[in-house]
Amino acid sequence: MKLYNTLTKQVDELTPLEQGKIKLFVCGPTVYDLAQLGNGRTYTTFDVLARTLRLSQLDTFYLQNITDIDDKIIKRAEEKNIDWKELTAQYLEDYMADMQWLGNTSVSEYARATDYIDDIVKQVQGLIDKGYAYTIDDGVYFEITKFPDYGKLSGRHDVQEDDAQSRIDQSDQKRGWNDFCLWKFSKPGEPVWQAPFGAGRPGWHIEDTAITEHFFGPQYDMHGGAIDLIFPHHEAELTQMESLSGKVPFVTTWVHGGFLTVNNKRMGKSMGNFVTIRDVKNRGYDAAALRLLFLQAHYRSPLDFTWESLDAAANRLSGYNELADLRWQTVADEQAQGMDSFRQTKAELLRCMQDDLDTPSALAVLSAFSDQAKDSLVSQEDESSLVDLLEFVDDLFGLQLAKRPDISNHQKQLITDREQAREAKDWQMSDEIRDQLKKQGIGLNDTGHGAIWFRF
RNA sequence: GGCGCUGUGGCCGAGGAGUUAGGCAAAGGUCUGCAAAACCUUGUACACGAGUGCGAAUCUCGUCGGCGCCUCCA
Repeated sequence: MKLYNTLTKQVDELTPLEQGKIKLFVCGPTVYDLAQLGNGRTYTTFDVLARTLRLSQLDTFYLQNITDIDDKIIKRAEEKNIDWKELTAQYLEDYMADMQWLGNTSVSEYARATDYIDDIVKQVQGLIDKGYAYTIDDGVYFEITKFPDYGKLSGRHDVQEDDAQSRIDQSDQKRGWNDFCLWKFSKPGEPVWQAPFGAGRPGWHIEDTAITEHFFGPQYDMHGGAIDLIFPHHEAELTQMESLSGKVPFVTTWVHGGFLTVNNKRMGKSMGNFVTIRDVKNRGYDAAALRLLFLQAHYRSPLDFTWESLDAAANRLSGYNELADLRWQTVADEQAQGMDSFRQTKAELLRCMQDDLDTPSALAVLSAFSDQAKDSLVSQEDESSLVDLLEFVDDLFGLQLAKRPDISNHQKQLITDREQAREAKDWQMSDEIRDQLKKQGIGLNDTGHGAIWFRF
């Protein structure tokens, strides 16, 4: 398995810390609004990564955090005049429903920040004890200059004097302009947790290292997120954890996904121009079509979303659906032209995915197979091989091809009736039945082996 | 300004020193009652300039675009 590693800036062969096992952590959402398509793309990428690792015989624990306390949440709850816990509970439920709908089902454990306050407090205290953190009026901060390796992930080593706009966690008392907040003391009325260094709430970066240390210890294999998190978020995580544990590297492989744009512009929650996963669902699109759209681009490339591009993906999905429908209409062995490439196709799909998650090539392999199968049909003998392949594709991509049910007996009878009408050269009857089936979402292809149906 | 990504045929998009990526769209053909599907054929692309190579879209340098991050953001 090869993956591009942001830390080394090259494609590295993956070497698990513990043989046969992968500890994967991905930054989850801040639950203060509905998940948008950018979230959908990122989480689909890592869902497919986890699936690939597992199909590569790597025992993968996929951990994702849920940020359920931060400034945006407090602000949004005030705006809506509801309790922040009520807000996060609702959006967490919505997020889970959206992920379920999209087929992002490979997460082993979701960890809510507020369930790990003890771990967070322990880390902050540890950083204070070791002299990396200091306390000022509004919170506890990490002192960047104490960690010489700061910048090794993002490549930002020097503080730019003319970088006047940059003010991370602004405060006059900070020792360094880019020192980041570990713990923020609460103002009256704000959510608060007790801590030896002062009552307050976690800063942005500390929840992730606290959660990963809780589950994985101070070092683990893989950390994912979208590219916008490289700086400052992931740089800060690395800084915290390596300072605290003294163990290097904190994470072996850093994986970052490219951005999704809408009409070539960044979609952001704060820009008010975002398309949510729910918008796509409500327009009646198949979740698999959206997944396919995400997978058609390489995960590190930018992907531009338009409704037209989603239509094109839906069209491509229907091609795979036709392949899936063949399992219900295999032909007698002597009729089929024979397909012996099931195992080879599976191997090729996995090989593409193990090459830095090359989903475009993998889909090309699947399309080529699908075209061949639709041309030659599948023999009764090969039915189990086809089902096996469909299930493999589902395991890999989550497209739910193998779950498509058979058509009804009545519909099958109509197809038989039409075949008889065609034999009798009753073209009017034949075409009427074809139109009738079309209204039921069933298309027909007349082949040398008889009519083959597919659902569109 | 700093850090990083990127520029591919009508469109979308991988790849990455010599050998067809793929998809969509288009034209012609085979098959067919019609349709659909599938298949065959056709298009010879890599921003620009210079350099290093026997050879560069692929490496180097430069130029010009586009984008992201540097500020909450997947």
